[in-house]
Amino acid sequence: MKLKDLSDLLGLSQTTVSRALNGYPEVSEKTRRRVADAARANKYSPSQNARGLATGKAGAIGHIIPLGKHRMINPHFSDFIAGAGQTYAKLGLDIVMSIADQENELKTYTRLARSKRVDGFILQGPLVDDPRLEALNELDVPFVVHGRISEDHGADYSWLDVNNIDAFDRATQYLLDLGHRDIALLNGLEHMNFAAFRRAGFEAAMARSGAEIHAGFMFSQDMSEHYGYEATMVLLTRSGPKPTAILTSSKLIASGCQRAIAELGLTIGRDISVLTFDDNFGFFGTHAVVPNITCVRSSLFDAGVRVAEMIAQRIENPDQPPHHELWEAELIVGKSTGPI
Amino acid sequence: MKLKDLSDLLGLSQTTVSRALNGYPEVSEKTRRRVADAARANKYSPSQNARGLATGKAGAIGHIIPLGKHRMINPHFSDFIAGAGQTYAKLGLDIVMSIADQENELKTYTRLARSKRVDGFILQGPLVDDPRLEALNELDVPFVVHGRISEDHGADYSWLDVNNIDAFDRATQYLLDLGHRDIALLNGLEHMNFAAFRRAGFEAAMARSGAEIHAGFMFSQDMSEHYGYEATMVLLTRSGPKPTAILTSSKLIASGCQRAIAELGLTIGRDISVLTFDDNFGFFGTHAVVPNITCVRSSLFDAGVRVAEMIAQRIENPDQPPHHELWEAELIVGKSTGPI
DNA sequence: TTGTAGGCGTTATCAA
DNA sequence: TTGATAACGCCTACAA
Repeated sequence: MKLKDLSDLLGLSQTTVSRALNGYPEVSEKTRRRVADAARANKYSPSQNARGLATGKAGAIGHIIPLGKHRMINPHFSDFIAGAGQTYAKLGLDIVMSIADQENELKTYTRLARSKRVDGFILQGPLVDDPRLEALNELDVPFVVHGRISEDHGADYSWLDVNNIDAFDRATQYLLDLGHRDIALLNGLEHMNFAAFRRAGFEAAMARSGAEIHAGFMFSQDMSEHYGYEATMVLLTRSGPKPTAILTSSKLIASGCQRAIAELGLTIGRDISVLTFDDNFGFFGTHAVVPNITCVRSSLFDAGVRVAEMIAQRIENPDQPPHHELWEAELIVGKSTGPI
Repeated sequence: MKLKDLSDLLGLSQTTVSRALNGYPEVSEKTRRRVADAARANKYSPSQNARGLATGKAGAIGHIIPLGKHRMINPHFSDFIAGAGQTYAKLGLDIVMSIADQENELKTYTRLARSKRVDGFILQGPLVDDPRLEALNELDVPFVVHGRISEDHGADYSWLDVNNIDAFDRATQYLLDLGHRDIALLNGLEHMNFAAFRRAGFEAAMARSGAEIHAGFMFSQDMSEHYGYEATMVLLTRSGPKPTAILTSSKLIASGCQRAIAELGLTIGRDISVLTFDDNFGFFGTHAVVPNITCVRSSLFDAGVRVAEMIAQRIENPDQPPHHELWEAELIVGKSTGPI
């Protein structure tokens, strides 16, 4: 069923039917109703390709997901996508997702933009110095970054970020105030900007209070439960100085810490403190009223919601200057931290 | 840069340029090279909408992700999508992803199919009796199911599934052979077909050996770490009979079991056995050579790869009869199970 | 308030 | 081996 079929059926022109369906004001209410009913009854949906060709819009946002070396999608993306997707659904936009390995990543951005498969992009997981920034600027396509890029070479772009520096500064300060001096950091990969910023916040607080950062107390890896377990085991069983507190960048990591600590017969919050960044993942369950683990929290889902709104606005109004939004994380005290 | 610009530039017709770029045989090698070079130099990419309109193809596969009540995307989807996406990238297909709540799910299938935004669908997470099956059949669009649908009302459709019945039968039998009789099952939601099949496999093995299934030993929830922790706590601390072994449907759940068991001061594999289904998630890390937890394993990533190939074939050749593929899970013995 | 006609950028059919 | 021309299905000035 195409527009012509429908208009023939109704004895109207394609123009009128099109206008009625797209909510143009000049159509009489009676006609609009007739058209809407007929469209529904005949299961008419306008061809996306034809509409896109005529309007020059794709009605879709590109999310290009880099496939890591462990051929895995970072699970942190899931909640973010869920939030963004919920908003897209409301706005009548679709997600075009492409999984790209390192080699094809920039090519994929180029192809999707040039072929007008998408109207804009969300750039997820920006690096400290990210080649995608320049590529996107050159493509002259709207985009919003979830996070920031330190070495932005002067580029101005729209972003939404959590204040990771301050979040980890405060988290560290909280531990310091409890009397901890020997604090370990289980960070994400530090070529990612969020992780670099978190480290900076950690170091700033440590320096401010004159606490020394021990050699071998800082880790930087893909954030996983396994990583948290292994690093904690190393920290707590090797000879030499041991931390009295561990700061981690993800609940996945913290979950590994918990397992290691329990396995060693230690009690979390008493023998050793754990404080984590919490993305407020759905799949960890949000049932616990009093959170077990002390955390600095900012919701990835909510960030997804907001970023989706932002890209929609940029597409609607490409000449507006870039918009920046910095979210502060909440420090939520749980049972996993205590005085030394 | 559009086709006409490029052909003008080269002094050729649009037809010839189009043919050269799309690999038609009748173009001279010399012309083809000239065209290819010019296309690259001028950064030409054919408009997806125009091409789609002319060919009737979208070049995209739809993945509609239901947004659960905890507004989360099931993290098990991530690895599956990663596998599928890798294959799509090779085949020049894109993913069109939509996040839909219950209410809009069928509408979204309808819209994407009718508007020809996608050439086919992957149906993920099928239910025991799944309304989407009939909807997809009515839409007359190619699709492949990852999993199966028990109450298929006679419909024939393409699917790829793990033999969940046999996997859980063998897993249960393994525990029974070790002398366990009091076995608990922490299953996924049993209106999902995979979970229903897993329960059937569990019950079959138990019945065969005459072992009784205790009241309160079977759980069925969204698969999360938190669920595993809570259910294990209940099982091991309430009064009445306690299990000597726990069988779970996901490593996420098993990870919660581990945490609870450690917290209770028990030793896994000695005081209590844990056996889990393992989707071979990337984010748990695949580093461990000897897996810690005994499991029945089948890779979600690999399933994604294969399902993507299957949908591509169905689209290419819609009249071929449906294809079915049943994968057997591997039973891998780790350190989490032992004799009673 | 409705209709006519042209254009969006490709691919496909014929003809040369 | 190449080219002219007609779809593909919709939107939108312009006309009525």
